[in-house]
Amino acid sequence: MTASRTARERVRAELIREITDIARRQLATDGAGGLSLRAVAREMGMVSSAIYRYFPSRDDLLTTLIIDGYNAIGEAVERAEAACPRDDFAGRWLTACHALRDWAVAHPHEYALLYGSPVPGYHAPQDTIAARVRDVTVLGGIISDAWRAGAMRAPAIEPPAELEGEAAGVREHVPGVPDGVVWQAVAAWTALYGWLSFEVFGQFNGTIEDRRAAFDHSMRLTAATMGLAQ
Amino acid sequence: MTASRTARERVRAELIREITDIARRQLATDGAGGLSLRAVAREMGMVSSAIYRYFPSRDDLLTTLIIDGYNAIGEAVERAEAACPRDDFAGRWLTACHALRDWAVAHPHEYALLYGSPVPGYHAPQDTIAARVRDVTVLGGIISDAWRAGAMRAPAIEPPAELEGEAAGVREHVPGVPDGVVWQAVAAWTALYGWLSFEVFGQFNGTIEDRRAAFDHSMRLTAATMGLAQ
DNA sequence: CATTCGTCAAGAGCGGTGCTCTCGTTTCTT
DNA sequence: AAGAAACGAGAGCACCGCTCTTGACGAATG
Repeated sequence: MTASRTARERVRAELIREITDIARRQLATDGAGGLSLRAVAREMGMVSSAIYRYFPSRDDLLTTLIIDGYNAIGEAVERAEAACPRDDFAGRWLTACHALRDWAVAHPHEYALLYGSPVPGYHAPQDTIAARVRDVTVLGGIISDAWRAGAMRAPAIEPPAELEGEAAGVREHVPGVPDGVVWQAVAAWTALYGWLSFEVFGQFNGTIEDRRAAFDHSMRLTAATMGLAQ
Repeated sequence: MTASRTARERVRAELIREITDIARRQLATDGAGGLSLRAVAREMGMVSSAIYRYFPSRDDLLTTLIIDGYNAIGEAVERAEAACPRDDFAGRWLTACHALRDWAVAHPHEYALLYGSPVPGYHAPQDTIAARVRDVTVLGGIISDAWRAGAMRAPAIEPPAELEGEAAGVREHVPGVPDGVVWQAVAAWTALYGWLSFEVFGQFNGTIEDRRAAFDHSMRLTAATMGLAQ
């Protein structure tokens, strides 16, 4: 409350920021497995135990990096999509896809931390879920808008009875559409991230070279499947 | 060549097999990050340095586990698909998809090792590529067969000029089809693995519960997109 | 002003890891 | 039988996450 307390808090916040910055740099170069608290401390001129004043464990440091990553990816796609004409649904979809891919290709290790194999003993705390849905909210919003504008084709097949009610958890991100469209959106979502994971994790190495063009075409195929109008 | 030499070689082969078995069990329970050469040695009653007589490094042990994994997944999908009527293309597609998913759900850590974030010492040797394409050969074969039987719809959009020749690396797995169909197959392939990765890596936790049914519907959507006939 | 009290960096240490090297012993080859 | 190759054991190196204790500093309180 007082100025002195705020001063101490400020230097603490600054140190936390510095730790996460260095950690993020190490993550970018060495990957999540290579992130070492001792190396971070060394780079800061501190002793390793001092880090534990600011992060109770390595997993907690990873958690803040994960949240930051989700926010970065969410902000990238939000910003890119917001610049599109609202009624160009295919354009909004493609722009969002490319924003996502650009970020993923530029930050492969961070992408792997977010969407790759979960780290061994790591359980995502609740704090992450708010940040992790920003991209799917954007993607779902495009499909929702397109459907409600009548600028989208009805899905080729309807979901079976056993999926009754299963769409509830997803619908909040793609509101105002029938179940079939929700599942269509899920399919598009998984196709998008399936490509990104394949590309970032190197599954295309040696087989597909112009990955940006191939990705663009693949996402156009997905848009065409949904009948997204321009 | 002689019997005595074969005897020594045989015990060596047996030890290698035992090491990989224990390692695979540890991989299944603790994940790739938790796989420890020392723990394997401990469980075998050996000292850790003795392991290095059989595997020059931890990465080499992981590599054989990766190859085994690709072969296991390839064999599972090959066997399941081979049991389908040859002219039921949608059935073959769905069967292959479910075989893949069943294996992935049953072996999440192994799946993560194959299709998740690459491990730190991550350069996959050439030995893996022969095993890693068995599943895509099956999937590509279905699409190729369907196309040549006239039991498949032409893709909604054609690939752009810049993708000319880019399909070459993929076409060997889906022979005898035009470029547009190759890219359609790639899209289906990425959609399939995108779903599996999302499910295995826990992205559906809390939102989609009946994942088998949802997966089934999603793969039926993909089949419908390709117009696979039954 | 002096004294408590909380925060902090530092250091030592524990148990774990991958990996290397050496040293006898065993086993195969010649 | 002699030499060569393979082998298991052990010690050791450098690293890791994490814990605990110690001493210094600064802010709030008497």
